[in-house]
Amino acid sequence: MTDPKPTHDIEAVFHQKGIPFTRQRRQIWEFFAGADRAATIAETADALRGDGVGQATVYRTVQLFNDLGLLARVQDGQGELCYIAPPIGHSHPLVCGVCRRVIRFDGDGDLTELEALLGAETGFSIYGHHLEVYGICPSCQQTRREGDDGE
Amino acid sequence: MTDPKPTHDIEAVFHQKGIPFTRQRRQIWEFFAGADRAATIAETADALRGDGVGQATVYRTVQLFNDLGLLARVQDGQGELCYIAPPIGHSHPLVCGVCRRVIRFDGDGDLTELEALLGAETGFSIYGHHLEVYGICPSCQQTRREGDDGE
DNA sequence: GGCTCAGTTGAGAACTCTTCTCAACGGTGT
DNA sequence: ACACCGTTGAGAAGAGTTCTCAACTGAGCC
Repeated sequence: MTDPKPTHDIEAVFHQKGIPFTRQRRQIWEFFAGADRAATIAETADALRGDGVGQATVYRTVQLFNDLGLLARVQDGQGELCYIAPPIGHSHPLVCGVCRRVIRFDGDGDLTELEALLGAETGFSIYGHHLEVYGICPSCQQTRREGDDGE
Repeated sequence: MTDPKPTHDIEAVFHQKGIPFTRQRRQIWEFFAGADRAATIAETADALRGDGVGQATVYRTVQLFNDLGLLARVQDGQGELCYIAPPIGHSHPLVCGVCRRVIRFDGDGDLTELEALLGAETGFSIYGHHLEVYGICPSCQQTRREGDDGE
């Protein structure tokens, strides 16, 4: 449960790699870093259209961020692909199936053991894993209960 | 590390639900059940085109199987969406990032504990999770080593 | 300040993937 | 044999994503 990298850190990452950190890239980054829930590419493009950020740029930039490990892909409750700005280091998302709010947790302790076991049993050379946990966040549980009362 | 349901079991599932198990559905099921690696929808449609199975039918049927819990979605090494026929019960895929061979394992013991902990810490009502492990299978490791020798 | 150059951007075209439509088919019960 | 109802295939339609290209931007250099 850590915060995403602040913008100046990202800027340093770009600088270090010699990649320009343009106005559009900053806006897209700030959109993700400021959100507490996962967003689709379409939502991102919609949100930034007014700021003069083109759709193609959103696609290109999200892919760039993803390649650089600055965004992580998750699936929401409907199986739609969304993106979230991950924190420094390695963590896994706990996604609300209703509002897509995301909380990150560190669950790697258990998984390194599992990976070692799997590698030994199967002969696979393990290089990574992907874990997402789905639930309903407290606020959506509340809303749902209120909805039940009314019906 | 279990086998997918044999075809006659699937047929029983369909019968029980009153859904026809047509020739096309059988062919699509046999394609997945007979494969030891994850396949994309496009690959499935290509493989069955000669057998007179239309593209729309492949899409409809894969979605149907998925809804019935007979297929599971996984991402391959390139992040492409593939499907595999899962075994009876709950398991997770170990996917080869090169050839997409899939081995299934049961890793839920650890995760129920993690889920309970997460639920208590965050107030989320947890309803599921998704775990995939990625590696290189022994045969692809071998191929890769041979390739290295030559270059 | 003005120039050059390489990389980025926006708009729209192009392409790909997925879903929809509809007439024909198939199998089940009568 | 017949009617009924869900499924199917072909192609159209729609949605999502990538490509193309001219214009723009900013960094380095004069």
